Amino acid sequence: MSAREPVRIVGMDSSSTTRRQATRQKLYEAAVTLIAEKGFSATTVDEIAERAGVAKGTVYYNFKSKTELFEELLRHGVGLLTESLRSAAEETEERDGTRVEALDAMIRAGLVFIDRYPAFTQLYVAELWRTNRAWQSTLLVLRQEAVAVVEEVLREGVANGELSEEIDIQLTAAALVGMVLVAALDWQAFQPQRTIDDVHSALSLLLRGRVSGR
Amino acid sequence: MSAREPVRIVGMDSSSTTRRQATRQKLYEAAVTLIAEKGFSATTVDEIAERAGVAKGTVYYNFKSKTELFEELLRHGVGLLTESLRSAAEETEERDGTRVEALDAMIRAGLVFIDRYPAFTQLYVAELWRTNRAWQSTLLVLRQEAVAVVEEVLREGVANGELSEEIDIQLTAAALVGMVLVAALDWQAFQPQRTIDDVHSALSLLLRGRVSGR
DNA sequence: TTTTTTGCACTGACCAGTCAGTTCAAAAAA
DNA sequence: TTTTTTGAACTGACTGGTCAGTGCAAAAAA
Repeated sequence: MSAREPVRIVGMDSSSTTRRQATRQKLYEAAVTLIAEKGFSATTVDEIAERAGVAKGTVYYNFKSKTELFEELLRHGVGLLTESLRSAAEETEERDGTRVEALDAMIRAGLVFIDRYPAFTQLYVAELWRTNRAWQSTLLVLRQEAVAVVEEVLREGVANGELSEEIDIQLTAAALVGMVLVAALDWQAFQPQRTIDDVHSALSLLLRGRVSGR
Repeated sequence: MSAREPVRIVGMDSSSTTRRQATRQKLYEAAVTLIAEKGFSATTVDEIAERAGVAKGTVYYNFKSKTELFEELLRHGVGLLTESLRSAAEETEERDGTRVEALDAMIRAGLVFIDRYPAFTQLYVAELWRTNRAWQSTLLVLRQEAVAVVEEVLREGVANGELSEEIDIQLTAAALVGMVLVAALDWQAFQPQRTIDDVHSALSLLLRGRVSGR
C-alpha cells in the first residue's frame, strides 16, 4: 500500500501484529509501488527486498514465490476496498438514506480508497482484464466480491422504485465502477491539484442524471 | 546507385502496400494480443516473431527495439480510436443532431472499437497510468488527443444549453471514457453473450440521466 | 530455545539484441 | 532474349547479461 502508515489485516487473523506480519507488510508496500510503476515481470525480487529494507532470503522465508507474494497482495488490497465499499453502503442504510445516497457514498469511499492507495489501484486496473495469468482466477473472484456490493445496492434501488426498472444491473454496476476508477486515476495522474470534492461532485452529477436532460 | 522501387504487394483492401508494411502489420497483430495477455515485459520478442510467422531478426530489421515496436503499436491503435470518435461526432453534427446525441454516437463508436480491437484496449488501459516507463510521454500525448474529442463535444453542449453549466468538463470527460472502457471490457471478459446494443443502452441511460431521478 | 532474519555465493533458465549469411525479384547488361 | 548484378528483406544461431529461486551458516529477536 502507500508508504504512509501500515495497514493491518483485521478479520481472519485476529492475532496481534507479529514480527512476521510487520515484515510482510513492508514487502507489500515495497512491491505495490514497484509493480504499479513497472509491472509484475519487470519488477525483480531483489528490488522489492531492497526497497523493503530486507534481505532477499526473507522474501522467500515469508512467501513461497514472487507470484504468491503478488497474489496475497491482491487479496489484501481488494479486501480493503470491498470492506470500505460495504461499510459506506451500510452507514448510509443506518442513517435511513436512499439507495442513491448509498451509491453516492460508495463513490466517495472509492475515491478515498484510490486517493490512499493509488499504486494498488493502478496495479489492479492493469491486471484485471489480463487473460492466462497465474493469478487470473484469484482476481476474478475478488472483482466479483467488489462489484457485487454495487450490484446489490442497485437491485435494492430498483426494488423500492428509486431507480428505473429499465436499468441493467450488471452493466450499470460495471459502468459506475469504471467511471470512478478512470476519473480518479486521471485526477491523480493528470490533475492532482483538484480536491476529492471536485471529483466527487462531478461523478455525483452523472449518477444523479444532472449532466444532460431536465 | 539507382534507387529501386520497393516491392509492392496488393492487400485485401484496395490500397497497395509494400512488403515491409505487410510485415509490420503482422508484427503489430502478433504483439498486441501477446502483450494484452501477458504484459510488455513478460512477452518475448521470440514469441512475437513466432506468432507473426517471421524470424526474430526481422523484428529488428523493422523496429529499432522491442520498446519501439510497442510505441508504434500504441500510436497506431490510439490513432484509429481518435479517428473513430471524431468521425462519430462529425457525422452526428452533419445530421443536425444534438450534442447529447453526438456523445451517444461516440459511446457507440467506442464500443465498436473495443469490440473490434479488444486486445489493444486491454493493453492501453493496463499501460495508461503506469509511471516511469519509456513510452509514458507517448501515451500521455495520445490520451490527450482522444479525450480532447470528448471534451470538445461537452463544451459545445454546455455552450448551447443542452448540458448543465455545473459540469466539470475534464472530469466528466474522464468519467464518460471510464464508463465506456470498463463496461466494455467487462462485457468482453465476463458477459460475452451480451450484444453491443445491450451495453450501449445501459450506458446511454446513464448518460441521459435516466438511471436515477425522475 | 525457537523463530525469524541476514548475507552471500551459486545455478540454470531465459531473453534482448547482434551479425554473417541467404533469398529473390527487379534492373541492368549482354 | 538470356545472363548477371543489385540490394532490400529476411534468417536463425549465437552472445552477454539478467534474474528467480536455492542453500546454508551465523546472528538477532522473541
